[in-house]
Amino acid sequence: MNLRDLQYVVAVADHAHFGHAATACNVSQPTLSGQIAKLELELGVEIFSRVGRAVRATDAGEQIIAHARRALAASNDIVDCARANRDPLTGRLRLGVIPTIAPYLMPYVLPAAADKLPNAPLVLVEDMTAHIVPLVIEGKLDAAIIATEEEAPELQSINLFDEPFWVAMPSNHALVALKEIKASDIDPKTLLLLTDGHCLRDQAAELCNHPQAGQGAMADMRASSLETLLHITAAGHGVTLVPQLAVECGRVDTDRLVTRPLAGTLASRRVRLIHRRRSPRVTALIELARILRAALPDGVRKLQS
Amino acid sequence: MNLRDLQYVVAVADHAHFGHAATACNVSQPTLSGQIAKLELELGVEIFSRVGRAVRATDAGEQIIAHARRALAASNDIVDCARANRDPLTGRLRLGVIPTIAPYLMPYVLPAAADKLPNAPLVLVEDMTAHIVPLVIEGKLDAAIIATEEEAPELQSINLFDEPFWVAMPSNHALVALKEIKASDIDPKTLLLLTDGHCLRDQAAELCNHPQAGQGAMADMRASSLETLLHITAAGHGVTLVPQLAVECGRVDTDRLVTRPLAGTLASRRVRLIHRRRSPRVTALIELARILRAALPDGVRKLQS
DNA sequence: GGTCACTCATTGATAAAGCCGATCATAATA
DNA sequence: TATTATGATCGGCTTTATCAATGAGTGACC
Repeated sequence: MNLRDLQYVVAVADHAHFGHAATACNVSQPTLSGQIAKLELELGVEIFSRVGRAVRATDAGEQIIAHARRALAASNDIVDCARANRDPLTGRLRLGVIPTIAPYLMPYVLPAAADKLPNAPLVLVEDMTAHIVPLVIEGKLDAAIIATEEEAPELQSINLFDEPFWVAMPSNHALVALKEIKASDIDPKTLLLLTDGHCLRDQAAELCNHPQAGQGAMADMRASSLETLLHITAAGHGVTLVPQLAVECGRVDTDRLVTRPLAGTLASRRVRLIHRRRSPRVTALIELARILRAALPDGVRKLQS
Repeated sequence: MNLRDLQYVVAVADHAHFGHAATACNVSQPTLSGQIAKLELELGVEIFSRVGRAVRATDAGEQIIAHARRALAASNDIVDCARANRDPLTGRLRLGVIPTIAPYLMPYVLPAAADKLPNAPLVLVEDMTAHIVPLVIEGKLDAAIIATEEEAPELQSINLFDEPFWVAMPSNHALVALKEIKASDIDPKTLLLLTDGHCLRDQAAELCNHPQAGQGAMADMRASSLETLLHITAAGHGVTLVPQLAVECGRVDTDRLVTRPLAGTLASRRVRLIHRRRSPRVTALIELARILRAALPDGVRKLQS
């Protein structure tokens, strides 16, 4: 067995196609086929069932592929380790960020990071928590910025800041009269939410304590981005909850849209930088967290660690 | 990089000696030296510092070695996976057992396992929890039977049974008159304990709610095995706590030694079979747990899972 | 139903690598 | 200073991975 063989196996698993996998591995298809056949012979187990044109992993194959990914991740860690030891702050950092934070936070962070970590260019991946977290666990991302708790045992988190929620509503809304709004003031029927999968959707629905929140008359309005959600709100279709950074840094049209703080100590979410417990890049990530906090606008409740 | 190279690295780390490591890997010393030099060149980092005659891992080396172990463990898992898929109940099971359980439980388990799992011979390692658990995590043992909770994230546990504690004392002891003994009845000064490191020592000390338990007049009597502890007790030097299996299955001299149940629902310890969460041998281990419960003597509180 | 496109397996030649035995260099030891 | 232990270096041998070309099986389509 060989790390290269395992790479081939994982590539075939990912592409479900020997030829494409071979291309991805920069080898010829016969080479890849041969090595996989050799490995299957060595293990005495068929990893892929080539039935007709389709390539599918067998049951044993699925398990083997999972372990192969672990082995490759560990070997990648060795390479990262080596580079990190030559210079801890050198080498790109692949960072996942959720969509309700990225557009508002990154404009601050990217220039600061480019300045303070010139040899560690940030590679950004914007996607929802459920998509990003597995990539971190697999080692395909070095870290991620998310707004939910993550109790996966292989992960560790660095607290960044607490982000209060604001209520956004059209300027002619009745609640505009209040200085501060309680969750109970909001009519769940008029609460506008993001599409499924965004943690902000769940957080807003839970804060307003209503499982059917967002199921009202406006349920057919589907916003998959916070900006769109705010446009819908500004158009007078209801109210919504916005995290602070989006209020401070977003391009909210203050003529048509009014924001008011949401009352209560629980009316905020904790934003964290998560990474694998044994990531070789911890040093750089801790530095990144420091830079990130420093780059935050004033009025954000920054956290220690 | 290569799995074989990683094997060489780990071997050198383990032996702190190139020649011995080479022998352990069944290669010549020049081969091993060459491969390690090649790897260090490839990574651009010195893994071992050869200062004079001593071989020591550098800081970077320590990290690299840890990741190398992970990679090798994963590749071993692939081999195990393959065999387990050819036949889940075939292949030796390496089992760690703590010393206060092994001598009493194994006489029941070994014949039953040999009967029901004829193709999965048990390889036993008897040692204390702190020594066994890391071996399970590293994959050097397939599972372990322990009597404490283990919250290491990479481990999973299968409940086996609850084992009540009994009080053992010389037959002329005052407490013999009682049918059941409360922990508070026991004078901590006369409580005899096993040597450090045995979980039974901690459990007994905690049950009797006395941090200095075992520090009394008899503190210079050191028993590193339960049998010895019982002999000391029988000789009239004090009282001690014994787990049920040792009472039922041990060779307690009932003329000189009397046992009474310890009162209270908390006066028992939970015995578990722990294994790595993704152990390829789960199927066989679940079967082993089943066999194990079935082999237990009556009167033991067997658990479901 | 025959042809075509696609896909994985096979073959034989070539280049790379891993390996060994012998030998060398160096440092601790007597 | 001589000796021993230990890791590094060297030249030749063997194994292995690799490629291009080709073969063989399968599904799609006219």
